[in-house]
Amino acid sequence: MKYIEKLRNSGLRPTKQRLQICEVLFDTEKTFHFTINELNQKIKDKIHNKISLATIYNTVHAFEKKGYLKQISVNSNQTYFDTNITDHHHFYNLKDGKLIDLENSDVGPINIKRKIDGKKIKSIEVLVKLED
Amino acid sequence: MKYIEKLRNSGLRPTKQRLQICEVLFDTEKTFHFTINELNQKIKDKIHNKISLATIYNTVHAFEKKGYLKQISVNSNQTYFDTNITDHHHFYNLKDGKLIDLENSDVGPINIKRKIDGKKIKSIEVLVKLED
DNA sequence: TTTCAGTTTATAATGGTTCTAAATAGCTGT
DNA sequence: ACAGCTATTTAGAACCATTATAAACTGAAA
Repeated sequence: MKYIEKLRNSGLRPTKQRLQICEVLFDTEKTFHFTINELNQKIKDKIHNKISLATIYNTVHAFEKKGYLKQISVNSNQTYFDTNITDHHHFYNLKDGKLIDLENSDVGPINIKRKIDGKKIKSIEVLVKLED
Repeated sequence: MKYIEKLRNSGLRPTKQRLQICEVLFDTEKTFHFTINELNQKIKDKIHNKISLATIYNTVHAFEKKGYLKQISVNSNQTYFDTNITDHHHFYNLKDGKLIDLENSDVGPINIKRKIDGKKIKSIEVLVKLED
């Protein structure tokens, strides 16, 4: 399996569950956005044994910490994640709660002119809310 | 009271609770950010009768709908609101969960080059996450 | 194979937010 | 001022995403 190395290199044991979640998350042509519930559903559809919700939470957080996933700042009752870990931004369709990637070239460079003493910028996230 | 008109004009009855919440939110020199819990605490400190949590939720949502408050897109277990309703962005201090206003002049114009058919841009929010 | 820390799991607990239904309070017309 | 009506408030229950728990299991190393 191609994900065994990736996991080992991150200090994560390549368990059956993690490998299956890797398949669902990363064996895709395109990157995508998801909530935990949507991922749970996707896992049920693609894999034939069930993975506990707690494991899905644990794994997603572990992957996020390792940089294999990004969390997206949106106000919603659910947390959104992105398998696209490149630097980019999002449209957020208020009507259906769906996210759309905005390439960096679609936004242009963001120049933060103000500094906060003793603090580093970890990330800059632009969210463009869409309505009808 | 100076908020009676404001409320009436928005189709909101100027109840005692709403007027008191107006005082806490808008009788300040500077605008500020808050979560519902923080607002609840502030109300307890400034006002001597208690307002039910449900009323605080209702009122904050009503004010947001009328444009007297803005909701800020941050990933947190709690929802953040802002009494500064001008167009501006935020630093988000990951360590303590505090927000800091970024004036528009601190960021420069954001130019979204891509369009989505049939959709209008409702808002553009930039969140700059800070770490040590 | 034995051992042990890392992992998974079902389930309970947590906590922010929303719902409910009854009591109360503004508002309008008389 | 009063009656009548609807909006609003309220306490408490319900909801639901997420996290904690503690026992069972598993991968990896000796």
